[in-house]
Amino acid sequence: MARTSGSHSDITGPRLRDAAQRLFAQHGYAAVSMRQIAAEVGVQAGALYNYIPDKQGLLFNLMKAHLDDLLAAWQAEPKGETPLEALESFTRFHIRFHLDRPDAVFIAYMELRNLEPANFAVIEGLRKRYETVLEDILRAGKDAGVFTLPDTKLATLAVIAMLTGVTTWYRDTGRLSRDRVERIYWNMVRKAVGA
Amino acid sequence: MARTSGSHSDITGPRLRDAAQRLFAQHGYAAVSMRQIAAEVGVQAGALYNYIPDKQGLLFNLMKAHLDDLLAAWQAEPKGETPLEALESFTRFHIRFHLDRPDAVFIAYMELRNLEPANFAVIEGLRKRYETVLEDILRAGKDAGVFTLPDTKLATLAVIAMLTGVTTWYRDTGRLSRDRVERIYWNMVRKAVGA
DNA sequence: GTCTATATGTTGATAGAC
DNA sequence: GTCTATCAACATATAGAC
Repeated sequence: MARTSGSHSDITGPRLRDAAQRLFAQHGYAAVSMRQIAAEVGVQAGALYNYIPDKQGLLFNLMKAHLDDLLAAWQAEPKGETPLEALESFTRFHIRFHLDRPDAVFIAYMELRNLEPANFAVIEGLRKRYETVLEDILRAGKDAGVFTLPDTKLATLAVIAMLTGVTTWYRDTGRLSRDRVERIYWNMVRKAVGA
Repeated sequence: MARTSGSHSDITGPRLRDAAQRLFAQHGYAAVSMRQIAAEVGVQAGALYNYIPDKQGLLFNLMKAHLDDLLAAWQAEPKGETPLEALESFTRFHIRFHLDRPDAVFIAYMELRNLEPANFAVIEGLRKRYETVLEDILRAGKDAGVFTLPDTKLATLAVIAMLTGVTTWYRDTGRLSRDRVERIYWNMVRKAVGA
């Protein structure tokens, strides 16, 4: 117990981010006040500014952390050796990763318009890097003759939209397990790319 | 010219809805003030309340009008005779209708969380009715043995998510015409359902 | 039907005591 | 590091003159 009473910097910071992420996802960035976040954390509004520059910086940090996580997690993922294996790996990874972080995903897709231009450019760049991951897989498969794609770019966007849509309806208490959902979507993706 | 000077009820109402739709889509419901909408219309904020009960009622009316339009337009659409023809008709209709109304679509998907519970229930009911349109087509095709679907419900959600995603990237000035986009997506949908 | 004026509350952010 | 107190700006909505 060497810590000074009232010193919570090591715990208040993460709690602030957790609370903001939950509230932003539920009500939207613009609809949530700093006072609401502070109340959730259990401090006064003024105290939040010891951890963040301002509300915009808080939103940006949440979104950037999420996309950094996403790209790092894909780097650490076993990708298989053929384009077909890589596509199955990506499909399952995308569903699993997104279902594990519903709030962060929601914010990353819904609050783009509330980012200041400079912040938006950073986030958009990271999002495109992730998009390129799938595009490269699809192009490799098309070039190898194992995928039949009318348009590689559109197929990339179509597959990501289809997979991300899972987060809008999936519930842990629902009819299907995550593994079952992964397998059903993989079945549809595989057919959609003509493999 | 029998109209009294200052009487604009027949034009201010639609202009109000147009302005609100544009601003809500661009900045989000919570981030847009009644003053901003009034300024766009060219009246004072107080005058808006001659046309709407309150801000929430304005949002609800916009979303309900959009979904009523959507369901009515599908009713008026030629649907073909076989499940395969119906699915192609739905695919093309969905893309066309959504690309024609980017702002209304954006609001319908993004502002659900800003609806009061009673309003949300109405909108959600209409949305599900539209979902059922596709689900019925897919089930008919599966029963007829022309579609191969691992799960009809998930296929419904997957196809709608994939098609609606078009609105996030399509630009009239882009590489592909609308008809070309419709055909490329129809190609992917057809393969995804195993037809 | 629109205006001005206003009631009433909330917002993001800061200053300074402890 | 957190608190209280505070600021200036902004919010939604209404009342009453014209």
